[in-house]
Amino acid sequence: MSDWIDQFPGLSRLDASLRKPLTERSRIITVPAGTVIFGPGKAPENLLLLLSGVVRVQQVSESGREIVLYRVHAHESCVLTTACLLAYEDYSAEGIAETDVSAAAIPRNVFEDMIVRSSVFRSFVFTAYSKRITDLFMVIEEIAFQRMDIRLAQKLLELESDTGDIQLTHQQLATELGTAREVVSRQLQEFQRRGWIAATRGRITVRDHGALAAFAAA
Amino acid sequence: MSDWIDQFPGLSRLDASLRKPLTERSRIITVPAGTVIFGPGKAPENLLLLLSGVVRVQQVSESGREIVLYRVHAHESCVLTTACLLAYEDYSAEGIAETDVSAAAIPRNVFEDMIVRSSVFRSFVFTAYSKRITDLFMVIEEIAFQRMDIRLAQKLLELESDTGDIQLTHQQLATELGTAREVVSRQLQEFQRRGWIAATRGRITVRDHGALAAFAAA
DNA sequence: CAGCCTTGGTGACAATGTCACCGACCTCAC
DNA sequence: GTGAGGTCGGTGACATTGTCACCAAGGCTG
Repeated sequence: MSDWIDQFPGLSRLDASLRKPLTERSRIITVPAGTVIFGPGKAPENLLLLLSGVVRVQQVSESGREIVLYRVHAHESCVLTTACLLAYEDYSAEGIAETDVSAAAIPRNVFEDMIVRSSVFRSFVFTAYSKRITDLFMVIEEIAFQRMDIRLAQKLLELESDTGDIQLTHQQLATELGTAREVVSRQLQEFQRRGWIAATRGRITVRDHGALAAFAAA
Repeated sequence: MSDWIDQFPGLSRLDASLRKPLTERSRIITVPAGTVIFGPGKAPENLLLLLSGVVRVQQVSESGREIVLYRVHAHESCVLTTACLLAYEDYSAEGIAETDVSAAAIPRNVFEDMIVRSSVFRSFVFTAYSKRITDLFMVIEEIAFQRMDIRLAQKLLELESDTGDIQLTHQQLATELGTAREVVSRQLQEFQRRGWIAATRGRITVRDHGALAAFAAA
């Protein structure tokens, strides 16, 4: 597993002379699905580069409501967490392994070293920042300005499998959107009434992708 | 004006040998109040370090509603903008000079050079990132989970001058909070009914700071 | 003064969030 | 099997927030 570097598009042009030190000074870690990778009071020591699996980053309110901020997929990095632990301890976002996850863990001093020595690595890091921050801007845009029925339709289209199935509870969908379960239930009933979806306990099936897409684009 | 460096707490420990190149390769710019410093289709060439004035960063929706994301004050930097222009062109945030602004403009190549050569500068940049990202997390937390009356009370306390005055229209307050003018008007009437504030055209005066603060903390 | 823009007030209504409660379904131990 | 207990989703009532249309008062300029 010494050549995980080539799995990251942004790192493929990394100088040959820097590859060995990077892999040797990093560790490959694996964590099972459900693990809280970082969260309030639990800052990560390392920059994580995901080799496989998915990490969900979400925020939890005092009252218990939750909202998904973004996901880190295989061949992406958890850059924001490194930034955030620098200055502020009391931030309420947490990262959870949605699946079994394996990742390359780069210690802080190695991270610093790579930043200094490689423009390719710098570009990789700043591009990753850029993507995450843009994601956050989009989340703000959506929760502040977009109607909930539109957002739900978009989310269903985003989450449906090849067969049109979505295996999530209403509560999980509510967390995706930062709203309450009842709101999701009511909207899903309306979609069902229009024949766009079918719902059973813990599963939703998209029946009319086109109509849903047209609605989501409005 | 060659020693603006010491105005930035995070840069005061910068190596003496790096100060001269930094100031010589940067420019001091000034822009009048109201200038759009960056926005959709207008990416900044430089990293800006604010010497004086305030820059407001906000997002505008298709429908015309707006929300203030954060402000950059004197002796802070506009780091997020540098990050964002790297990867995504189509981001909808914009930065506006709220007052006359003067800033040190650091060209991209000088920025890179400083990142490589100075751990103090690296730390300055990453700490600035951290603060901004935390700000964004807080914005998300508030618009997703906090009641509007609480948020308005907090905003009034944040904006009031020594005398308790706030010179903003209801529409401007609505933009601060990402809501509609009517909502602000109604809440302000309620605060007024309770004797916490007095309002005239374009001006609000806090009459009972304690009560407002108690309400905002709930 | 008349025209015109800005500011804010209002009522009606729609959309969303909250609360309390209920029944259907699932799993597991017995 | 059967019952207990938890999860999941449905429902009605209500509060809060957003939207729309419209109006009135204040202020500015010709």
